[in-house]
Amino acid sequence: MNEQGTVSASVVSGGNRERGIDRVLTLFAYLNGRGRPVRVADLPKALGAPRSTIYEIVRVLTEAGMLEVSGDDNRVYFGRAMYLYGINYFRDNELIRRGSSEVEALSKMTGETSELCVLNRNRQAIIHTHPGSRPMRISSEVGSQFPIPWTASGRLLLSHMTPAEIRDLIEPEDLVLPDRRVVDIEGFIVECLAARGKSIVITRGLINSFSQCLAVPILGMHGEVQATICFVLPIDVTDEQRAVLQEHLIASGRKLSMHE
Amino acid sequence: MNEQGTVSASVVSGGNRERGIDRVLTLFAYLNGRGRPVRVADLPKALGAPRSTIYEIVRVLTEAGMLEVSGDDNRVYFGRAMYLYGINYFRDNELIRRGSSEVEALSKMTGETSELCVLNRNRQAIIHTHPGSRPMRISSEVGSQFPIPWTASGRLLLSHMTPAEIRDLIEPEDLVLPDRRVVDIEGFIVECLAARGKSIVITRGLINSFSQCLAVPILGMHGEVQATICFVLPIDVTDEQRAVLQEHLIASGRKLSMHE
DNA sequence: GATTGCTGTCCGATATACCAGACAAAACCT
DNA sequence: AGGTTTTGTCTGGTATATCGGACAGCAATC
Repeated sequence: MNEQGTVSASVVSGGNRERGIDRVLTLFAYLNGRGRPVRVADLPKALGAPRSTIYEIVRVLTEAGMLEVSGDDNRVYFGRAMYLYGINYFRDNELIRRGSSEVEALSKMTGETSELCVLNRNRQAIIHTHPGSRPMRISSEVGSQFPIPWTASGRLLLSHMTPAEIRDLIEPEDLVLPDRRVVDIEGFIVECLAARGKSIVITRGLINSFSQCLAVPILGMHGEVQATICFVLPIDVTDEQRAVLQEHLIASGRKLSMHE
Repeated sequence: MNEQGTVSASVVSGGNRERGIDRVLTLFAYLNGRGRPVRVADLPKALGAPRSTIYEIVRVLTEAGMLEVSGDDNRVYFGRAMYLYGINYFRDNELIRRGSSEVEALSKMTGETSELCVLNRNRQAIIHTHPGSRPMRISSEVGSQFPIPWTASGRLLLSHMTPAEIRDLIEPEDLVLPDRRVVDIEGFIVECLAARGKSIVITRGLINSFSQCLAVPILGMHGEVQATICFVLPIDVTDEQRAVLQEHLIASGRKLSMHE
């Protein structure tokens, strides 16, 4: 899935055709990965697609409201229809809806930042979050996505996989933490396997040096990890404080799980 | 903008082919309109598309996470990817973001239900809402969409259009109110034209007999109505109460507008 | 002001995605 | 049970959507 489409494309010449729908999905994934509006003229290179195709696709998707093009510098991004459609998912998905209100309740009760997370291919996505009341916030925005090795939730979300599957899923760049330290893949795999069946997983100092993450699984009908809830805490909370928070968190996880 | 181009399309023959991307967009619109998961097997009839095409499209979209298929009875609905993509829109769209927090502020300040609305083809969509503190709530859910003639916001959102455009946009069934009364299209057009340039529009007893709607426009750079904010109030608030609410609402509208 | 590069639009050829229809399996009837 | 309908999968042929490339309009550079 990486962008390999360099010069050598001339060799095969003919067989480069692709369905419109596939181009569309690639485009969506690319925009989501970039996280900011992209100039239409840059898309053909970025996606390895012909210019005429891209312009046509963008035109159709814009008319449908799935994308929006900013008037002045012709940058595309997700449109209102995508938002409205996505809201349906949120409203109708029992797990997400219950998890979100649980996250809010947790944060209001404890004053700490909590998040509801799911696996999205090779990223951990934040479905919902509620900021804590601490003066210094350590929170992420809804919709942001992290490399899995950065978080405690990530270890839980991969806990049902085999080492081979994990190795296949994790890209080399995912192992690089924000401060440039590199996570050892073998150690990471061991941590994921160890997370299986655990009621809570804690990571300290991964995303930054001054926070820690407490995550619990939300289990589906067959015991699989559907999602996680986590607290993002300062690294220096006392053991007593953490013990209380753990208890709340584990209770919430149980409450949302279909399976003990 | 309708697909009228094929003049000679002989009555029966093969001219029924359509692009995958168009099928996909139709499918999305249909699911959104239905508002609940739909059985895959029903889609071909509902969309007028060949079965093999639908099954293929659903497969691809499901793999990409744009749709989800419930395991037991094979119903499709919007998937997590749609939600995550849509969140990007929410996060990055300045108007929506500012409007949403304004709506929350308005509701917290006044205790009334307020909503942020935009035009979505021939529907008025609720982008964000915050319930009031009244014992009896009259609120809609985020993402729900109404026929334009039902609301005060709708009159503002169409106020820049010509009578012909309005006539073209409004479907006959949009004119039927929830209680079966029918809105007169000519009168509605007059109301839309009258809304042009107005700082506030009020409708009473349209969606139901016990509520009224106060809406103000959010104007873009060229004076066009980009969105509206509105209060949903009981029909029997006093004139003094309404005067105060109007003032707040108009102030919020001005604050979010690019243009006086 | 000539040159170069970039952007967006348009058009014809052809590779292929869509469609019709056959088939199997399950569900639903008498 | 036996027949009928519904559901999901698969395959080959053909209408057509995609792609390459040409073109015109701008902008930037020399």
